[in-house]
Amino acid sequence: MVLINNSHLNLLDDMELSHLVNLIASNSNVDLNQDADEDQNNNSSDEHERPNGRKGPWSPEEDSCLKDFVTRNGVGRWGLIAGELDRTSKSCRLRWCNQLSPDIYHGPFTRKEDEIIISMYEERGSKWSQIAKALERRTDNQVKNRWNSNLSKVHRRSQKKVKSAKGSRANPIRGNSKGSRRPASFKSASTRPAPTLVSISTAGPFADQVSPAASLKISEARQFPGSRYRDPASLYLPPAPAAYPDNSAPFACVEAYLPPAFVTPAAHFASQVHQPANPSPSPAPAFNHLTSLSLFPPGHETDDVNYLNQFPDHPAPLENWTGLMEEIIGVDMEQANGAGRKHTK
DNA sequence: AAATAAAGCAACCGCCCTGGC
DNA sequence: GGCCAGGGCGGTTGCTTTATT
Repeated sequence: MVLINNSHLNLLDDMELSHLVNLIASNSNVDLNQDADEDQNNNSSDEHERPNGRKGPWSPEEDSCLKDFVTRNGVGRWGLIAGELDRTSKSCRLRWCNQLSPDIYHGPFTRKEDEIIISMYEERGSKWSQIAKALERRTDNQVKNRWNSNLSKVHRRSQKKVKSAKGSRANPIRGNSKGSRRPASFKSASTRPAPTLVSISTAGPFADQVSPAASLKISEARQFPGSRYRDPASLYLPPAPAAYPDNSAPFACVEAYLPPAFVTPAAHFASQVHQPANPSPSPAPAFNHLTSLSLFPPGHETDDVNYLNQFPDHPAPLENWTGLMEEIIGVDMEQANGAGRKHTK
């Protein structure tokens, strides 16, 4: 079906439209009149729009053609290009809006984006389009996939923890079934990434998601030389997130570079929800039970807004980071990096 | 190296709404 | 007011990739 109405003509040059329609008709051997007649007999505008519209992955040629169409004619009137490509107009629109549009960012989701998704999901539920609008250059489909493939599980676990504060202390480091894919933080030694900055709640509903070794040692530390925040009272933290339903969980925040093996996914999630999406310039709220500790590996560069606000000069990092970590955690770092790996062969 | 299963994500489905005719 | 195409949206499917045994 090729729809041409007056409003469209206002936007499209008559000559070009004429040329385009002729091109479509000649290229696809479509009888436009017959096509229109068929549509008149169909009630659904979806599947029956182009009964034989091709399905499946898009080829580079199709992408190129669709891009060219949008370049020439702008977004909309997908029925025109649908005929040429033997796709449904809906499929064309989806391909453009979700994949080909230059306004879409296809890179990995950042921690802040995850925060926003989690926060808004708790607030509004699965309103993916609304959530996507709160993010920059993300589509609802991206957000939805992000949630379904990653965040929902973490969120479910955290909710479970909230409900049963004295639940079992499952440790994902152990108990992997054959073939199960571990989180990226538990990759084999050869591909394991360098330790990453995490904030770990050592109290509150996520506390038991921190491995015992890390939790015990770090929560005992108060003012460690080289702490990112030498004055814990000045540390900005956002209000307790919705993950704490009663808003009452007293939590202490410890920030440190840890080997990934020490941090379970849920703990990492807990760290994410501690980070404010948009740090408020207003005075930091009081946290009576705050404990703070931060360490930096040599050469560390941070984009942490809270940190930069407090230390605009970006103090020199610690030199003996590994040694300090070993001292705090009480575990040999080489061993730590090998944690979670089983040598069965 | 093969088998396995989870993760990731593009694409589709179906329902609904809107605006033009 | 009814019909229709276009478009928005949330749910689901199925294929590919990847980590692990």
